Amino acid sequence: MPKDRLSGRQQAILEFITGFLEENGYPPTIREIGKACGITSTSVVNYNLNKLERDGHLSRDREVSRGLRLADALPGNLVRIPLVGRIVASEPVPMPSDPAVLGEDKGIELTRDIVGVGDDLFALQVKGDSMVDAMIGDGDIVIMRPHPNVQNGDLVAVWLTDREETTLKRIYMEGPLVRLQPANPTMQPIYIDDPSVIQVQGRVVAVVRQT
Amino acid sequence: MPKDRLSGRQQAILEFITGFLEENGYPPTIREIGKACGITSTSVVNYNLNKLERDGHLSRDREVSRGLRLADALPGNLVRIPLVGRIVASEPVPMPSDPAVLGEDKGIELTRDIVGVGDDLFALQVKGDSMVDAMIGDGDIVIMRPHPNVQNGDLVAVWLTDREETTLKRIYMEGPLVRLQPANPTMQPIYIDDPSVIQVQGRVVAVVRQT
DNA sequence: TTGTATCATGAACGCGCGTTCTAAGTCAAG
DNA sequence: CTTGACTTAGAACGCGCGTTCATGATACAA
Repeated sequence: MPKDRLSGRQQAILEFITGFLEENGYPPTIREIGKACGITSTSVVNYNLNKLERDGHLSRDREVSRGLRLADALPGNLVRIPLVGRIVASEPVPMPSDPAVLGEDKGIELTRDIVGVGDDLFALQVKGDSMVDAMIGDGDIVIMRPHPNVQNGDLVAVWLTDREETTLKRIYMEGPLVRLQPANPTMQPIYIDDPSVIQVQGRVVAVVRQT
Repeated sequence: MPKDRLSGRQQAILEFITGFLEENGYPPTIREIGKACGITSTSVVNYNLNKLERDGHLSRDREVSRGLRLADALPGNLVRIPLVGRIVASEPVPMPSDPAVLGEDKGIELTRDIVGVGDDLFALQVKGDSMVDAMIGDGDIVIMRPHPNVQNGDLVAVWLTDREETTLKRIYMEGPLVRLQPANPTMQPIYIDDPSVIQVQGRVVAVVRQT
């Protein structure tokens, strides 16, 4: 039974583990599980745990006390993203390598299903209303990833060397020229005929706004 | 030393516990800590753990194997917010009580420092570009909280009964009339002279956009 | 009936692991 | 120097806890 067609006893065990983990911060022992689920024998609990592991609901470390973890709520589901600075229209994007743009270890935590894989993420807080055409306002936090190679349609932060301006746009390579498309569909794109004036600083992975 | 004036050994222990917890999903034993930090004696580890507990960096359960948890990363820091439906301009906001607007248990997880306290949160995915004036676009997820009493300046979802339209605006009670202020500062506010035509559906706590 | 697979029980084995005790080294105050 | 608080060592005690074994109880197919 690879799916959730599990016995009532196994379901009770799973629920108990979940609650125990949330309450105590560490997994229960076999005997604690048995006591909570009305099972007198440790081998029965062990048997059901192996069953649950085989079905992919949890994973176990042999010979280790409390050596089990749930399949969901995997470690690393939560990512701490450093808030490395502010982003304004009149300056290039500060990069995480910059010396201590924000001294303290400010940061924001998001789950992997929002930002995807990778550990080179960094966050910037938007200063000013210069990016309303990207539907990004003052105080918004943009999560970015350094982007070696850009793909068509990516929402990227670009530094326009000729205008001395940072902007967030979707980028499209269209033959000899580059189209920068605002996220706001009511606004007009910018066409660049000299690709050397644009520097892609990173790709926008997500935007978070607290109100 | 109530603050972070802790010895190098204690700092090493804390860091190891953090990493171990992230990697394995359960806390390390005293002996595992000692081995990783170059401490041969279990009593020394025990001594330092008690120290760290006294200073509030972690908490321990006596006589329990792996019975420790870090002070931060407390349980409940993460909130699972149900995604109960979509929000469009032409309909009132669906409420979490509505019968199964989204059958599956879709949801989004955020940390408490983003959404604040309270467990009555729900999430809606924006459909269409009707809320660009609130700097919210197609596909954005708005986190909302049912809002019994509205305060001036709150960003709220309102249903305008006369226009049959849902909109997200900041709300200000100004004597006899109500001002609905778009988040985009370049746009003009709406003034309502008859408060009965507006129904506040909830307060916007946060907005998340994945790109 | 006789298989095999699934699930439950209780007991025993043995290392895992927190605890505690004794001892000693370091360092600043008296 | 001595004193005492802080820190580190090493070893031993004893229950905690995962593992394994022997034994049945159902249930379904041959």
